[in-house]
Amino acid sequence: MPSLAAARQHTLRERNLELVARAVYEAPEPVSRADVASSTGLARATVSTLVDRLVAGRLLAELAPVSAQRAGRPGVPLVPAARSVVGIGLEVNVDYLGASVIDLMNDVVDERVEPGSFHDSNPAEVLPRVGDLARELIASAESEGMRVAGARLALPGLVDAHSGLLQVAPNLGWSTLNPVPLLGLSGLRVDVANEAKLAALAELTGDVASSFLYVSADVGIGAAIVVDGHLFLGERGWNGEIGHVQIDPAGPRCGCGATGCLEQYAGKEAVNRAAGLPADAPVEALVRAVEARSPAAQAALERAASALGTALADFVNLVDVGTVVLGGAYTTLLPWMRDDVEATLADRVLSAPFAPVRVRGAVAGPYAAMAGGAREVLRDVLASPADWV
Amino acid sequence: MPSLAAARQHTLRERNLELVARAVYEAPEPVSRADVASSTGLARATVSTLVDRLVAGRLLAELAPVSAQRAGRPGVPLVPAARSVVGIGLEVNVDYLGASVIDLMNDVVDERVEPGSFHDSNPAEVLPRVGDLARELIASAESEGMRVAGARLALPGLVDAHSGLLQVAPNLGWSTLNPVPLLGLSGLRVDVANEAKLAALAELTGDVASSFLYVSADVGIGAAIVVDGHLFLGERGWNGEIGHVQIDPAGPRCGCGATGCLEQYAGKEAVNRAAGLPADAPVEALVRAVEARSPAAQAALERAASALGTALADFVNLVDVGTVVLGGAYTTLLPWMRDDVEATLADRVLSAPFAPVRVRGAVAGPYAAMAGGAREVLRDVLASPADWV
DNA sequence: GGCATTAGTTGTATGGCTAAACGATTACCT
DNA sequence: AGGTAATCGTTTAGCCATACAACTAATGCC
Repeated sequence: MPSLAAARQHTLRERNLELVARAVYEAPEPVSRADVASSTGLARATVSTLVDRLVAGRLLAELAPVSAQRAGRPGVPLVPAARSVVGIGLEVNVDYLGASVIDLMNDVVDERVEPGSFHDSNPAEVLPRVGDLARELIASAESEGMRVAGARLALPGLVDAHSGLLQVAPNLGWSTLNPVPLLGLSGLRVDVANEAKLAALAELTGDVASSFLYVSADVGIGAAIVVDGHLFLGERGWNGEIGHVQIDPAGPRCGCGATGCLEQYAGKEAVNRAAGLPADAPVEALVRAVEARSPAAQAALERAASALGTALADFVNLVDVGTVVLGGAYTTLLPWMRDDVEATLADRVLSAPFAPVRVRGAVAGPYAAMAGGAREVLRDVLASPADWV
Repeated sequence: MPSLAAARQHTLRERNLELVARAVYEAPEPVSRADVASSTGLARATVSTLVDRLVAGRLLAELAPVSAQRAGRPGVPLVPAARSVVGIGLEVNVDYLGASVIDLMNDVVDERVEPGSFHDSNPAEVLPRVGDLARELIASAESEGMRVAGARLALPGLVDAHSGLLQVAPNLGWSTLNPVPLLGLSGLRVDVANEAKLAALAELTGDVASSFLYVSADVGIGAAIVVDGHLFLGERGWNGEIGHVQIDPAGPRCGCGATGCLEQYAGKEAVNRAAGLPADAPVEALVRAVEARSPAAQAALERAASALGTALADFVNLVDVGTVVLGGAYTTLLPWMRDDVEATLADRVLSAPFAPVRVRGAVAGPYAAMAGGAREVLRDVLASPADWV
């Protein structure tokens, strides 16, 4: 059922407002009202009234008319409004927490990150710190006249997509809690989501494929499915748990209770240990070891890459998305893993003979989940601009 | 982007027509115009005009008013129109081909199945036979005044969801072809889809969960992902290839070229062989063997169930759908496999401790793919009833 | 038979879109 | 410099689908 609500006159308005807003936001260059009319199929008069409303609500801005190189009155260039409506991305991860403010032009308006060690931490202490950070950023943004549309909190664990409850976050040592009230951000809509899913959304920029599997190694291994620019969340948002795909029934026991999970082959700690490094060594140490041609490090990466390739092949066979984006530690390690991963994919993916799986590294920066979260808030604004005019 | 088209006045009409049609179709009992008005939120006057149009277009029918047990004028009961608009389901499988005609009340109006052996067959000979069957059924339906909305062809192979091209159907020995022209059904819209996906849609009846993984064993093992009543097709519709998930890296070589695929543990032929039966023995033979407490048969089913459990656990961990529907041969074998499958799922699914995976057998009959295909055609009619009034 | 109640229809008002005409601003040509 | 064609944005009249309210129709109850 596409939508359960009855359509009335103002439904047309809302929909066409969205259409016009999208036409401006998705255009690579500033466009005029006339451009919008021809690209949307709406009458010029209609576009004018809609644009006027969006400009009055500060979702769009007009630039000074600049003469085109042709006859006729020049159009007024329309662009997304800067520093008007902003989204907030929040994150607690194992080694940092932070908050980020992003505006409709996708600029980072403000960002605050605090390093720390939140392994086996207390949510009742940690989440209020994130809330404090957010309150500061909100106060600063509002003092400059910006409107805060909402916030997304990224957590490394199983988050219920509908209720926003955290079921379990093994690496934080958290379980069964409602994180939102602990933030202490009353009056602001805060949604919660898995960290890898929001990080995946940050990969949705410009000209790259809009369908991909995002797989990121951090302490755990997380994944997300993006099809046509939309996250696929399954029934409850608990999908993408590729870290616990079985690689070998005779494999080592995993912290989850099962045996032979991918995490025991291609997780950060497992690779470090196999390479003869301390379990919590940074990726750079592993890179130095493999660049120094350490046989243990090379073997560890080879084992990790072939296991990752197997799990990715299962993933692609099961959900059919032809591009894999590797994030987190994998981005750094990609040069030494790519060949083995691609070879395994070519072997095991049923559709590979006529449609080889593309593998590429992530392009979003270190705090991708915060950026992706904030941007998802703004996607919601764009989806119903009528609420903001 | 929810939809790229500009919304006009007649868009309201179309949408509300759909809304009203759905309200009647999804109601368990006949409803009156007034009922529809209150359930949709539309004004009674609006509902009246819309219903009149749907009745005139024979998408709805009026029953004789029957006095309710209360004061007031009795409403006119509205029901889906029988034998008015019909959808056609077509199928070629390894051991039969057929066609089925279903009407808006989900009744099978007509059905024709021809057994045969289409292993390594010639599509240029087989598909015209399906086309002939379809033409007969269409002629018969149209002679009784029914309108044919379209057809769906189910094939056991990788079908591109957008172009309708068949990439490969290993068990038919077909590859890289466009099946639609070979049917010879000009003037009729025919879409092609994977057999398991259409069979899954046939499980979408009444009160059962509207989100499930459908996994069916026939000669191959096929699967489909249904979330909120909608098929999830991935990027190109090539998903659900659970038969080639890796169970054991040291496992036997598979026809696909890889090693240790699920099909080598839980496919019909592999189980038969492990049970000491001929590879093409029917399921009933296996049932008899296990009921006679044949140790080989029991061991074969135990091995199959635990392998299937592992693959299903990967599936659930990756896509998060909490119900598994087992079809094809698995439906028959479920009593002897259920315990092992459920135990493995409980072990390996990350969310199982707080949300156990439900496993149940398929309820649709033997020709589920044809039924599901025909019903999908009618779902499209229901989604845009404006085209039919 | 009158009254209350509910179903469906008719007539008027409202809101949003379109089409066509109009004013504004530019390039180009003579 | 002035006229012409072209293009942008606005104004005006008209159409269309829905809402609302009043009306007719059909039933149960007293």
